[in-house]
Amino acid sequence: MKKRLDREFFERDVLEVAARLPGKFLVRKYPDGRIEQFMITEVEAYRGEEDMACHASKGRTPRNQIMYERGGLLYIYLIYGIHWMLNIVTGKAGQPQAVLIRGLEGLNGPGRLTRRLDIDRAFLGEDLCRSESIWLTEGVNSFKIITAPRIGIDYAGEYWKNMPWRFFVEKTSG
DNA sequence: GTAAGGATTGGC
DNA sequence: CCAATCCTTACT
Repeated sequence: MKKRLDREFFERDVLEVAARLPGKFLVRKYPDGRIEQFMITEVEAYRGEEDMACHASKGRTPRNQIMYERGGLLYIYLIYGIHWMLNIVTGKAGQPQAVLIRGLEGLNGPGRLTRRLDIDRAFLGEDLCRSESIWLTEGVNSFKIITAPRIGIDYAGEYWKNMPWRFFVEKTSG
């Protein structure tokens, strides 16, 4: 198995982390010992209190406090009362940043992938650098990374809505 | 205590 | 296009 991504990787600025995530592998080990891994195909960066699309834009709350912790921890939240969102905290402690995992190979949609991987609130605060249930590893570098504006954040205003902070691997014909 | 809104999805 | 569905937050 490939080398697990370490603290140093996640403690960089969210834009650096997000740009490097497509092509990496997300590994999930279930309670029965079964292991699955998927290549990350699409992510979005949410960067600090100034980013009006970021959950930290209104300051620290009980919900987003994990975003202020050090990089490598998981930020999990429920959206529309239905879907669990899988986010990776990035940067040094005190910088509220996170990367939303929007797509895995063969699994499109942030809500659908968490359901498929059986990820919910129980993973809030899980440490990707130490967990025995979920972690990331080095991946493949053969993909071109495309950037585009983030999805579903009309409320954030034109400026933040247009930031090209979505990163995904170029579609392949096969 | 009440009310509004949402980093989505799936169905029409 | 539009509703489902319920937690978080911002009020009173």
